[in-house]
Amino acid sequence: MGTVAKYDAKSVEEKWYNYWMKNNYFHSEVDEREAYTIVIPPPNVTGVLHMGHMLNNTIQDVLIRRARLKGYNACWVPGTDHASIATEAKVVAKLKEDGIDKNELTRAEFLEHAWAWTHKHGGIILEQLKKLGASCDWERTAFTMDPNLSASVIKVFVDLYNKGLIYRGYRMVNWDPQAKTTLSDEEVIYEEKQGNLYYLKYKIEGSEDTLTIATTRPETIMGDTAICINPNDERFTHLKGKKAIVPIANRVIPIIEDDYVDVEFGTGCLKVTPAHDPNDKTLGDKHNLEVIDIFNDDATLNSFGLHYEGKDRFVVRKEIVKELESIAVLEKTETHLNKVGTSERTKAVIEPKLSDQWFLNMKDLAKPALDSVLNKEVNLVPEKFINTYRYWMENVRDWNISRQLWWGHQIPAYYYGDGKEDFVVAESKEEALVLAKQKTNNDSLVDTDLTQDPDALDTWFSSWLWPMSVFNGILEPDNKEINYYYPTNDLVTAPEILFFWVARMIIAGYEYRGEKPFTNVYLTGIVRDKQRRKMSKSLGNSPDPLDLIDQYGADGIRVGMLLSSPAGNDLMFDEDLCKQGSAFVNKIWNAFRLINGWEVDSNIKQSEASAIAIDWYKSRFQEALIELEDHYSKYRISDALMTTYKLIWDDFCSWLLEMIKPAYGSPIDSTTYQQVITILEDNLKILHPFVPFISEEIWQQLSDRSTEEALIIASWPKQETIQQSLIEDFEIASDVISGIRTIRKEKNISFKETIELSVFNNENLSQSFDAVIAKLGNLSSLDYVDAKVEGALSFRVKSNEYFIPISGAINVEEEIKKLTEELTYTQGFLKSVQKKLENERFVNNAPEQVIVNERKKEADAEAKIITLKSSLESLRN
RNA sequence: GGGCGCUUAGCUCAGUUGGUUCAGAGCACUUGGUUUACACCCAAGGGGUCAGGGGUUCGAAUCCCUUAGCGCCCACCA
Repeated sequence: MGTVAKYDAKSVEEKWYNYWMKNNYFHSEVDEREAYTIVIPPPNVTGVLHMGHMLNNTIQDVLIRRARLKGYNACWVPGTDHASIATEAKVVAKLKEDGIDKNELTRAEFLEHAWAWTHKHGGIILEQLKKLGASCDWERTAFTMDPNLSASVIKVFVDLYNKGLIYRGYRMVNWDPQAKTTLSDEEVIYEEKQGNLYYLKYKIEGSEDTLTIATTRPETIMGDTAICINPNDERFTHLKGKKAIVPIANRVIPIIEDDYVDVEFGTGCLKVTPAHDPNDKTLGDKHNLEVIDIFNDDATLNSFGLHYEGKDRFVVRKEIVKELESIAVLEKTETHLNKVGTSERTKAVIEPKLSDQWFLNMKDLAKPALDSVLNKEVNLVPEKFINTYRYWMENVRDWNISRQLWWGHQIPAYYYGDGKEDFVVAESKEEALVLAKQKTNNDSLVDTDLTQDPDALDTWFSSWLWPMSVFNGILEPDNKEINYYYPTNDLVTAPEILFFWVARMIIAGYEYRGEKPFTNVYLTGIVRDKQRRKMSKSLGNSPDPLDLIDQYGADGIRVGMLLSSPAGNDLMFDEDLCKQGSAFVNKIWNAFRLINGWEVDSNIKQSEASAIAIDWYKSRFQEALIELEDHYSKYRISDALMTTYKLIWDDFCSWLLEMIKPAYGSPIDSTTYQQVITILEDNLKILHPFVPFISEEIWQQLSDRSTEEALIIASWPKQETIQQSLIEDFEIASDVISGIRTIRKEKNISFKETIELSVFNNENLSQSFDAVIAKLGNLSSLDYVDAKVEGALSFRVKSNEYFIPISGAINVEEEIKKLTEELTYTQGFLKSVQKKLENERFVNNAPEQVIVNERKKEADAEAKIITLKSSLESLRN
């Protein structure tokens, strides 16, 4: 009781977060309860919190807090990802700023810098999550390069190698010439770009004739090792078996035939450059062509580029076109729209490049992972992603897992010679040595004879183990934690990484535990701005989440983010949503202030109206619980929030509290007070997942609450069957509410300052609602009459009949008009229902329940028509 | 080029296996309110041929076909 200060989100949020931490409420240990587990999608270790994280982690926190309240042993494992290419790029850039060139460092020196960078910036993002209220089990914070997790990665690599699934291959890969590393297909983004199609004339050996090919990449002619024509193309029959001469290089190359060539495109002649085009590579392999790689690692030309050596490919393109033109090789140039692949990280145009890389054969591994989604062992939410998932898994390609980077898990392959097969794969150098000795039959090998493969593994090769490795389930597959927490329950992530990560986790789960890693995958949308642009740093349209928290409070942002974010749909973020969120928080706070300020008097008897109002709310609350259960079970978090929002704002604040509120300065009876406190407690429980801070604050301030020491670990309200007495009271209260609405409407239409309500109490029943009706209808007076009133609107509560006088001709006209409209509508409705019921086919085909409903509707409409007619009658008099 | 999905009030979205005259919610908007928790408030109200066209059905926002616009995924056409 007493005055309560204005709500100060900042201090409240800090206070309760510390309290929760101090009491270890976020921490989970194996016990006899059922586990509910979420592993966080690990953000980049040096990343900073952005709006996408906010959405994602708010959803996870809502799920985990609700699970905690529902009595599960809730465990949310946080952590970060080493993000090899992204982090290495940052470190390289930083070193460059300091005047250090990565190439001048040894691997060990570079890694030292990288670790320093990681320690400096690492985990900032996790601290930021705390501001949001994330109830992660921080004692379990993991990092993909922690010793155990790294060892897990290596163990899995060796295992897959021994199973024959990992192999080394000289293959065409996506090469990022800026980062000087390969990229997986998923890391390449294709963009349509306007380019040119150049028509070049090649001389035919031993003749003055030429043939013309079309190419988008004239700079690669130095790498040409054949010209290809379609064998069925009669235009070129004369070329069969001949040879052509590459311009500038003046190299003689064969003219080969393959029906791969599209006779419609370009000239029907194709230049074949196996080193720089995947299709050409295939052709080259088929026809045993020479491979001439004309690029250096940074995509400048090498010595095969002759006088262009050392120049970037795009510079060369411009220059060579001029040269070709000057020697009359360039026949013509056409504009041409083609797709150019760029690196997701560095934005550099990727080059197809042949090199030795490590691959994981995915075909068999993918099968159980595909099935699990198709037969709903793993649910994708929303389901629309199943189709894309299926397509991807059915057409899965081998995974290039090696990266030419230092930051990451170094591939555990050890070379003892220069031959292609002169290597062994082992978890340690010692083991490698043993294996190498066996393989070579050479006991004199020493560890300095072994060189470890310099490449690091693709980042996803560690994160695909995440749900297992955070519980050390790879190194110790039988430990009690992995057996208890795995499979986890929900995964909340972005659809962009469905294949990068989600699919691969499912694959790894089945391979290493024979079981799915999680049951439900909730896919969030992309956070966009009002103009539907993706929020990004470069556009500058992304607000700083911490500023937002500062301004609206974490609770406010959480509500704002969830107000409109159905699963799988993009979220159009607008700060107004946060305003709405903090307005809601303010509303909750003020409801508490009202209740908290009441003086309680145990000598007052509870009024019938209060008792009924309380019962009414209890029923509403039970209805809401059922609705919530349904929404949550379908992962409709926004809907669950909206149900809660309306229940609290409308039903609790606008109706219940207004109905039971004592007159100013008067005390409240203790029965009602206690009941309201109980109701408030239940309200706080369902509010808590969305607004953890203010709900805990109010919970802790309630001096007369139940014994649970903290809201965060309280128990979710029980779902009960609604008692008959409650139903009756619910109906009475509903009549009161609709009566009050009628009064308000009438007042509003007629702009009447005062209304004198007449009550015809024909059975002398309780007048206990009258005060409530008068108060909420804002009435000046209320008369008790002993006869029905003519020329008035009416409504009933139990047997009490209330009459709202209509004054003034205009209003009567309006009322008549309205009632007439309603009458017409109802009559039309009745007619349509009757028509339906007269229709034999309807009666025969429709399910019985539908027909029963229709009959009830018919009766209701008939009754309503009678009432309306009599009201009209009385108005006209 | 192939595949998937979307189009419902000014905005963001609900609408379950067709079945209340079904057209909803929140916000925004309009009007009226100095009621002693809250103007981050209270009350009332106006907004939509469910993208266009056709079909199936007793009945269609919901199922089928088609047109237009948008989005996503996959793919090597030089």
